[in-house]
Amino acid sequence: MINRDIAATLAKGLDALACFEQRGGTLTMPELGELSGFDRATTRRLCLTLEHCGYLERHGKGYRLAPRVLSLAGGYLHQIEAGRKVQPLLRHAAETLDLEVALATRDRMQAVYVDRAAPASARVTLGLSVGSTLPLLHTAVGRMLLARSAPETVQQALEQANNRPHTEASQMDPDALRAAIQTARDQGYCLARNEFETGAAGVAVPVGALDDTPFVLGVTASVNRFDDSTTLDRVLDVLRHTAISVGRISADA
Amino acid sequence: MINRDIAATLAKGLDALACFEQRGGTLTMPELGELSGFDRATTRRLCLTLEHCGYLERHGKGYRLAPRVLSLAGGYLHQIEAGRKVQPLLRHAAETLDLEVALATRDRMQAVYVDRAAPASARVTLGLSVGSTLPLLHTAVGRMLLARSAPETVQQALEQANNRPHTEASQMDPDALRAAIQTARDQGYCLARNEFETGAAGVAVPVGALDDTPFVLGVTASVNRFDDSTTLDRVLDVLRHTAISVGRISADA
DNA sequence: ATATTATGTGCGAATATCGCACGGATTGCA
DNA sequence: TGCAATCCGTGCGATATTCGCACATAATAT
Repeated sequence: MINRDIAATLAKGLDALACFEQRGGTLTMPELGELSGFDRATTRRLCLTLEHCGYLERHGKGYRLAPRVLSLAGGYLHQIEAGRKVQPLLRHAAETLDLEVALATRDRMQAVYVDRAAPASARVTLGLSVGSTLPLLHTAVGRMLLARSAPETVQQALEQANNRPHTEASQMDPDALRAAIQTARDQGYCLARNEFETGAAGVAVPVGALDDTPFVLGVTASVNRFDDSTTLDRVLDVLRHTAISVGRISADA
Repeated sequence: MINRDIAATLAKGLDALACFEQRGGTLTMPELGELSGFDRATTRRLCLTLEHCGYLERHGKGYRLAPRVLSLAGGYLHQIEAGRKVQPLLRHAAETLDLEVALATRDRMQAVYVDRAAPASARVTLGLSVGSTLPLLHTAVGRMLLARSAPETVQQALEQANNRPHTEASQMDPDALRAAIQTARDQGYCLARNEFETGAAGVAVPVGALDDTPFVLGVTASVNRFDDSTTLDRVLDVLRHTAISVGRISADA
């Protein structure tokens, strides 16, 4: 390792963990070795250590993520007071709008749900929960996050190797994407239709307090839900109102 | 390190992470050094590495958990299909019972919420969300989990150094606790009142599929809610029904 | 102004890690 | 059943990494 400030073994272990995150499910040691590129013996020691520390558990022949990672996430959620303060606000917004509402932030080159609430009437759920990740380029929350991120981040997002269309409607032109992000920044909200899931649309607004890391609030619905500008205005109104309240929480953290 | 199968540096780094989980919030390097017992230089390198890998982020002078841990938890939740399959079942149960319903499992010596749902009418929320941890000894879910765990685990739970009463009603006698756990095992459910939060009571039932790690389903309500045996029976009925459905999911994973 | 505490850096000694090579166990296939 | 192909555990020497001190600087409190 060139940099003496980075503990190589720790970094490797964390990379190994990340392999389980991407390919959710069980991985055998040979599979993990292949994915991570580590020697078989190294892979073995990393797995044993991660198991010892509770982050992995054996499942049949292989390993998979253990509940330990949930507790860790719980620590994060606790620190931003997700359970006690954010959740009620999201619930209220969800009931008021009769839409699924989520608080999201950015984890590297993905959007990640921090908390969410669905109205009681929710018929169809997208299956997104706390910790679910979404692409930055083709979702409303993702673009709104990029709109609040540093230019380098936007650049990186556009240049990513694994950028691929999710639907036929997914915008793939870098200039158009950059424009969409700029529009989101200018008008203070982002609307995306059909680009991630055909038939679905999302709206996102920024959350007040810019706690170094940007947060956004988003809703998801069937694609025609936001066609009417009166409806859109109402959604934006409630979202922005909620965003201010949410922002007030993380401000004094 | 005595054991050549455990990568010491990785273990240290994970221990450092765990420090942030317990003392949710921001930790400065000296504080972390104190907590973890590592040398200042070591602490520094671990922090830099964890930051480099995205698990920690700077906040003012110190470090705190980064959204990265959420994505990791997302991987776990995805693997048990929490979002798509479990959530709807919990929602339905919550609405039917008009109670907060949670799926929990055990992470070392704590119960941890895997998923939860609250009815639309929820007035008071306990502030527990995905990843929230609860004590094993003084909650219904905790005792039900212990009832399904190995005897050594129960023993460890009883012998823990940091066992302390959470309310005046918290049962602290090891024999009585052991009896309560045995009762839970025998009757297939667990009821606990006032032992964790004064004024609150919980009911828990085991989840069908014993996927090596035990899962339980629990509800929480104000303490008098389960006094009436008819009500309790109805709650148990719905919970057990839900438990079977949930068990069917993780069975084929 | 001075004491105290936090932070950054360099380096030699100590040692943990790497990766190979070997043997045994398990699995799949003919 | 026998054979082939993996998979898994272990030992060990060479190497690279980590440790922890010591020094220097910066920030903060007294």
